Amino acid sequence: MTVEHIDDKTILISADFSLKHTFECGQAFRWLPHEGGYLGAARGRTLFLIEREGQIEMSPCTREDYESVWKDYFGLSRDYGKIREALAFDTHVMAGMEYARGLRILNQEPFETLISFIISANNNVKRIQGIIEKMCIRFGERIPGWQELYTFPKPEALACATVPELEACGAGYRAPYVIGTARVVYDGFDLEALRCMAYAKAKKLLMGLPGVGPKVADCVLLFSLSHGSAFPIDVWVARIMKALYLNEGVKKREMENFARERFGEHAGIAQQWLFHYARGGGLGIGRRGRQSEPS
DNA sequence: ACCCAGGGTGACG
DNA sequence: CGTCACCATGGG
Repeated sequence: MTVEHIDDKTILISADFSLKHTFECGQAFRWLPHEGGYLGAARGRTLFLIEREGQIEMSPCTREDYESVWKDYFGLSRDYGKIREALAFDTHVMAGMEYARGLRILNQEPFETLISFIISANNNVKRIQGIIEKMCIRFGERIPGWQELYTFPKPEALACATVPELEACGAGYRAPYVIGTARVVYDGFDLEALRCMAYAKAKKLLMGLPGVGPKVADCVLLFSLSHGSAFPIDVWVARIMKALYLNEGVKKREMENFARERFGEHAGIAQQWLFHYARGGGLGIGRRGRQSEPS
């Protein structure tokens, strides 16, 4: 991987990094298409990324922004070649990897990820994005700059919010969960401490929060707390497990065990490759309902 | 009108 | 422990 310093506000990098797959695989909800690239905000800063001739241009981004924030946020020091080798024995995962080449697991902010995936329960991506955007405008802070972008609300802001206010953002019946979890975090629940904890213990602690079950906990651990062995099981992954690896009547508990034994410390990225590929139409696994099979 | 969406909760056995 | 109706909202 190479890093070039174009000027004091532009960085050009060459890496195994696909913006489309990274931002549209469902791990994050606040990086949106903009002028041929993607625009978003994290850790108190805005950033625009665009692919030019196989390289990624990032701006505004000083050398220090890159080294202290974005390099870590985009997981750019992680060696995906090594992960690929470790999972090469599985043809389905390899097919997903080929499809989603350049998909990188982000290191998002834990509180944002936690609230975002509480919102995601029994919901769809488009609506999740809208709800989160409204919450940021209402409870976040405007980030200085030309673009009108907001930070994700702090725990205090959501802890002090009311149910009607969050319902007005579209949160629906999840509003009390958001407030309840925000209060626990505001009262001192240390999300960052989960990073260094054993996976099982961290997951158990997360599941003690209102609105957080096994799937949401795994998403938070995988997308923001560096737990590469987390394996979120949603409706799609359950379909994949049943169709490709296990039998129809299998339960989630068995799926977890299977995934942990088969994919180990790389279960999370394997899950993303499979999930994203299946949603994109691969693996021969279609959506329910009527929109999948055009007659 | 019905089903689905990156599920979780509470009640009931 | 396991199962299951229900949950607010918008789009197909």
